[in-house]
Amino acid sequence: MVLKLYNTLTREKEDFSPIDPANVRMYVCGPTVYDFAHIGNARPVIVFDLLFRLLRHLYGTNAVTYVRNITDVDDKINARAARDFPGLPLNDAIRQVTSATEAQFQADVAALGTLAPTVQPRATEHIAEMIAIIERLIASGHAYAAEGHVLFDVPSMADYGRLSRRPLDDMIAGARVDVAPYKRGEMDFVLWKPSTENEPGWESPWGRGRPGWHLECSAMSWKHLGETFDIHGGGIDLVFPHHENEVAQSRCAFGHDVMANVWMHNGFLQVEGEKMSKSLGNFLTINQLLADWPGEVLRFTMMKTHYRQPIDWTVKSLEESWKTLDDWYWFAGDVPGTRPAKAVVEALCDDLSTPKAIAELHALRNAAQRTGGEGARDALAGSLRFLGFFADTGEAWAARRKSAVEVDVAAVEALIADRLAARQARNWAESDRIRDQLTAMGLVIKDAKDPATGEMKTTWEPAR
RNA sequence: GGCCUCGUGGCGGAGUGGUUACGCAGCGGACUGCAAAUCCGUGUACUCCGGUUCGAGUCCGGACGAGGCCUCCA
Repeated sequence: MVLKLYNTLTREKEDFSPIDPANVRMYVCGPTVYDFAHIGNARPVIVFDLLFRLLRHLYGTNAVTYVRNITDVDDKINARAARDFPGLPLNDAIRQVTSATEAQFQADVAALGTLAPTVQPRATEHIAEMIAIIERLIASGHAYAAEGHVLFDVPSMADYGRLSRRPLDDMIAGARVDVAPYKRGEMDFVLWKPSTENEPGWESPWGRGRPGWHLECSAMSWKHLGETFDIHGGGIDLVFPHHENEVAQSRCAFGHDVMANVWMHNGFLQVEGEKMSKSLGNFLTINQLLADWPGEVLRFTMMKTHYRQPIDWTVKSLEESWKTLDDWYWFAGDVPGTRPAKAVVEALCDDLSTPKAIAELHALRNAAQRTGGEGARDALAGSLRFLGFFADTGEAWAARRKSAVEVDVAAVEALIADRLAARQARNWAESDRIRDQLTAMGLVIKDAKDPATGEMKTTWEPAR
């Protein structure tokens, strides 16, 4: 089975061929830990989790190294620490912010059904590698020190701008940034900058300071994946400048034509047709959403749209997702399948076409219905587990809706018992009255005969 | 202003030049005391204007519309 991936570097879908099939290497830009992760942050997490699962399936569970970093040095973190912990020394305050935020992030993404990456390195634990890269860049003439800063000399790199397809001349012409006096070129960017007493800093050959904005990913990918590797992923907004500058740093430091062979970028997310922003009041954190929706519903909603397309995140879509998962759990939640259907894997091999994979799941569901065979049902369950679903039993899943509403369960059960008695007495007026009463409570009831005993049983759940 | 995506049925969302995507909703039927759930069946589309072609949702050009990046945002 051939895996095809769209490569931002070439703007084409290409056959994937790993440098070393025994160790497929992928790096994905992770969160900056200063605040709750929002649903937009969840998109690359889910997308590249799927790719991780697919690569493990194709090359072997232990043949894939997936690195997703934690950015724990950033001026936004410093600001948040000063705001939230004014009484603490800055370093302690920063530690409070980063450790609490990271713990929240890990809990959030675990609830989304993602596997833990192989390595989750922290920027602050790779300062030595960053300094080593800067020293290489200075030695090779691609960086220079000025006024306590070290800057990358953009014009020294002949094909700077290849990833984002931005010719240097155009960028300079359209530049809207203030040019700092210590910069030689307008587009030069910071590798190292000085820290004041009140800012976090590390000793370096250029004085006490902290790393620039793009250096950490070059350092961490180098440390954990080597000078070149297979796949680099992130949100499409990172193409420029973040990834472009990462490429520049890594390639010029190590002297390779490429940093990663394949660059993958997920599209953006809108909320109810509008850009998500705090000022519009439609800023959705993963954590908030998890209060109302199972993590698998969020995951499935994300998968309904191909990763490169923009996605419109709506309540309607979430409700539809929940309904679909209800059906699948009801239909196959407790069958033991663990292997994915070939058609589902093939769909993902087509540049991670999750919409096509979902269509295949529906096909399996329909085939199992029509033939009554256990094969398709097993394949449905196995495929869903492969894709990160069916972590619950069917019963536990069904209970989620009930726990989402506040009702007096004992009272509901009593009403249902009364209704059953009325029905057995063929007192339809009374049984309908009780049903209306339950409906008014926001509940729906379902009558079903136990196929074994023929006994009538009634179940309930919140109305959708 | 520069660069880059994208415009498919009521909604979501696939479609690599040539027979049905699929799902949800809707509608019809079965089942049910009536419902719900379930099962069976089913209609509706390719933004507009040109061009290439025997044939275009699919390729080319243009118009209009939407979104993104160029500001340490996934």
